[in-house]
Amino acid sequence: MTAPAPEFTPRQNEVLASALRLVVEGGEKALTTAAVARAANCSKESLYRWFGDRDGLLAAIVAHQASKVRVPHENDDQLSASAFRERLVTFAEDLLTVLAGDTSLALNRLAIGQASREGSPLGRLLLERGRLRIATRARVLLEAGAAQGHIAAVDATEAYRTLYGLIVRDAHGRWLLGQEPEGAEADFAARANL
Amino acid sequence: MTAPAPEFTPRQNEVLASALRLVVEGGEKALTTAAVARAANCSKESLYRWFGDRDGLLAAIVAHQASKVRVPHENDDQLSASAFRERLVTFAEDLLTVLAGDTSLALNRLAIGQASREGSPLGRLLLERGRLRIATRARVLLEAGAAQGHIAAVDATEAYRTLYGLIVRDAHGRWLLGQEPEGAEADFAARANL
DNA sequence: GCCGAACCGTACCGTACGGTACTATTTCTT
DNA sequence: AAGAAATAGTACCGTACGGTACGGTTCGGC
Repeated sequence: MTAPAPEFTPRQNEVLASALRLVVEGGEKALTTAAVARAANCSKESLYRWFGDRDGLLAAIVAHQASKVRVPHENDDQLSASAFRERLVTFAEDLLTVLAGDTSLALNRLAIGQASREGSPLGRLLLERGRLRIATRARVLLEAGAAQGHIAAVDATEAYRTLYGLIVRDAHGRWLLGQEPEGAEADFAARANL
Repeated sequence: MTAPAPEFTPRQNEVLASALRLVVEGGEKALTTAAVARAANCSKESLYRWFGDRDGLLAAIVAHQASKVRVPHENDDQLSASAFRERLVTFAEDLLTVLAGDTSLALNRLAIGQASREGSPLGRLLLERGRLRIATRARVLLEAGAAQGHIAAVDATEAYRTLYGLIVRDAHGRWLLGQEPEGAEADFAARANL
């Protein structure tokens, strides 16, 4: 593996938080180096020293936000069927809450917009640091459920993907395209099948 | 309703096809007015006369591509259970084929990238002209299946969204972020439940 | 054959933005 | 306290791009 996670100094995190606010409010177009410098009360020269160039800044923003995501990682062994079902429901609620959030939408839009040019690291960064974590959390839960016999275990990854489909459906795509999240879309939706 | 669909002259469609090729190959960044004019052997002045401004050009590209989508719209009445299942499978295959296609990905990325700024018409355009058509096609199929008793009918829209989730799962999001579509992802996946 | 409209190609303009250079000021080190 | 490193603020540069203007050419109508 490479270095564990150099991350950033507190000051740099402040700047990244400002930059994140900018991109959440105004999209990528609003994220000019001058605007970031102005919003964060820092100089453009510092931006370039810290993050290399604009792309480095974008990557740093994604990494910064990803570093703030904390996975609860509770103990999933010895769950009754109803408790297991409960866990799935809360997972579904958390997932929808995250996906419908402003920062998630803004960052996904940012990475997707950049993904056109071949080999953009932003997409992979988001996949690895964002979605993979969620997937891992769900997989351990699903595997625990399979070990307890609550669900028919096949393949944790496959099961997770199906679960994701059942929970999210086409909502994420609609939200990314600008459709407002309707109320009452953060509930039921989790049924332990397969 | 408004005017039926003025659409474009053949020459304009040629230009839009060139522009579409550009955006598929190089993303939004490659879609400069000068590049379109060069690729299509037309003048920038004509572009501005026909489409107003760059945003109008983008909208025209989406509309152009959407106009080429033809829905088979076969008769779905009187289907046996197995034939109904067959129809669902082909729908799933078609859906995945479209979503994994270069032009679909490029246009979705384009619209999503633009969706950050409030009130971007591109997202709605894509939702109405692209996804809504697919949804409609699936809904009539589902309603026919419900009428025949093959599935438990609740709400066609809800059923379609669940079907979409079961078919696509998280694949579209991964593809939009740049992950290559894996083989053997365009199959089975369609099971008539609910 | 003539006129006007549409159009191509190119040149042009203004601006916005990425990136760099420089100075003054703060902060840390010793 | 003195010097070094980092930073804020600003000014600057080159360029790329959206949008416009113009001359030359084609083409349809009369």
